[in-house]
Amino acid sequence: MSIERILDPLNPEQREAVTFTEGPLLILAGPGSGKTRVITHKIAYLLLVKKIDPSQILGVTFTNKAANEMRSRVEALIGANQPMPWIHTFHATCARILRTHISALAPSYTPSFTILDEGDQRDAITQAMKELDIPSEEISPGICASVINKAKDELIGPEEFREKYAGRLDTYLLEIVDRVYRRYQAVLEKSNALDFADLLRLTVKLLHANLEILNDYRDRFRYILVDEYQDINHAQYIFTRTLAERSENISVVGDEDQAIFSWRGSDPSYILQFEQDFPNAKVIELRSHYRWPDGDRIFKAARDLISHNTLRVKSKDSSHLSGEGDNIQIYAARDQADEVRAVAREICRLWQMEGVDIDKIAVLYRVNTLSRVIEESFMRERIPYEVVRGLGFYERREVKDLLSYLKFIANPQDEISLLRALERPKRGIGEATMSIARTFAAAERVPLWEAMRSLVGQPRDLLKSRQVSSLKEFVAEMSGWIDASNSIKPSELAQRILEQSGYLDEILKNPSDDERLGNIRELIGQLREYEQAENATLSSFLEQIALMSDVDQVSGEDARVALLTLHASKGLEFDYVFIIGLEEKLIPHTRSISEGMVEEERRLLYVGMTRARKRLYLSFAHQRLLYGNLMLNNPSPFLSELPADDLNLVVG
DNA sequence: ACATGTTCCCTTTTT
DNA sequence: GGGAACATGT
Repeated sequence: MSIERILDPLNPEQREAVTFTEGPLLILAGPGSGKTRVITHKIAYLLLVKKIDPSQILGVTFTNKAANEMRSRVEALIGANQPMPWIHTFHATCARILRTHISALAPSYTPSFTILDEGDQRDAITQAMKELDIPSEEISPGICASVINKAKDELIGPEEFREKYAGRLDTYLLEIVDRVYRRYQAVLEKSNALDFADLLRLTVKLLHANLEILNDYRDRFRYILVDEYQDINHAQYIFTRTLAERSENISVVGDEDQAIFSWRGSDPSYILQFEQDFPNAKVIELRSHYRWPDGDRIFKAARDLISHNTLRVKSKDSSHLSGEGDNIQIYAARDQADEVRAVAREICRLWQMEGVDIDKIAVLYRVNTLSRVIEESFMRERIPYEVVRGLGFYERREVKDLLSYLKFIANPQDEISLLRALERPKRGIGEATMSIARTFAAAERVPLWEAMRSLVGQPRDLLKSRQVSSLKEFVAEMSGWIDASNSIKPSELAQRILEQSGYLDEILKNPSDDERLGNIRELIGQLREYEQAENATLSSFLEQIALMSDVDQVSGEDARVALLTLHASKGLEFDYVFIIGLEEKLIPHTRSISEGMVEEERRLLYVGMTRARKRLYLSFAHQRLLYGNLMLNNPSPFLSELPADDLNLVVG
């Protein structure tokens, strides 16, 4: 492993970015410019050439997929079995920090805290609202959740929410959310649980409240590298800036033109202000684009489109682009059936006549519903496809059910998981019983689980005998599993839970549930696999699951056309890309126009277009059946922002 | 407690 | 058009 191996494959700008190690660095990396290569080679350079200790390097990404890829590419450069730096997602990084220090922040938390996903959070907020007697017709748990998450992403805690949000919300909503936020946070605390946003918020709080810990981490992470910097939100920004403030050895990589998540709290202005945050920052623009070796016409056209945006670092120089390559195909369809037919026909042609590998083809769309028509048509035409979906394995009901048992066993304060486990299979414990248990828990100031144990331990006339016996059975069962968890493997525990609880029987009874059975088998298989690793514990498995989304799962064993949203396409590339539904109201989406996010919609199309290596097909339909009504739509205004010379228009 | 009918809404979704 | 979240009846 030599210096040559690290530096030779790099072009001059990349090399400059890799060897500039001392001081703040902003790397502007357009599509296909080799940004991952720069980060990974830089980490290898720090380790092998600068002899930096791995523990002093922190690499941060947004997705597990990106973190895994980065880790394996660094490993390939420095050799396997070498000590590795921390390379994690923001959330996993914070989870690791909190696992060691959370007690210093709040004594009510323990290192075995649970991480709530979106669904758990919803359940918890719904529970909090019920406790407060807030009618869900007036304000939905979903609204509350989004406001609370937004506040948390801005590092605004429940105690200051009201003050900080005054004027930003309707006063009625402000008052309601204020109460829900406080109550929800109380639910989290007593459940020893954190939601995604809390992982960041509380880590920042910890670092700011505790100078000693902060200084430890500042000394420790002397080199910080952040990927996709255009997508950070306020909490993530403060987190990285806080850690980097002393050493200033922070390298961030990003492309403001690909910021497409501001509706989720990401704020692209942080990448624009990097040079103000770090006045002696060096800026390197990666200008070579390796995605288009045979002609960059697609990229050039996409550049023309994005040049209509005003919120950018600077207008980028396109003079080095040749503009060669295939023209962009535009298909003006009469209706969606026509559009889909044209797409299917062309894919068949590429596949069968030109011998194109079918997994080099993707169909992109703005809204998920558009996948339906495509799927129907591909099924008819026998084109193998795969919908790259957001809704995933870990959100399936049966998977969440089984996990809730395991989560509760790992953290018996976790009320949310307890209540979920209690639900299924049905065991005759309903609303009536549980509301008594809850009242009792509140009165005795003990966790719900303790209250339940106590209620069946000695008779108290609070419950009818039938209620006591069902509750007793559940408590006995669960206690048995908690005991067993110390002596048997997690996978065996899961198996035992499924059998003893009757969950398995319930699923076996229902013949339409064999897909669920498969999912449960899959989960147990994952547990078994996980147990092979050293120091594998139930808690560490659960943490990994909590921070893992489905998209991270390996997909594509056989070759298929990929069907995915424009958002999901970020970071991927295909030889042939079809973008369908390029109509007014769809892109830019009506909702975005009203919220003044048209520039982000343009970036979204830019991201989609730049996924295509060889040929790009854009299409729109004059009429489309959407949500049950017929829409007559004009082509997307973005189409007229593309250079006419690079387009081939076909009218259907 | 649960099955069945009914209404409602509907972007995107890294963790 | 369709899924999911509610409401109602047994």
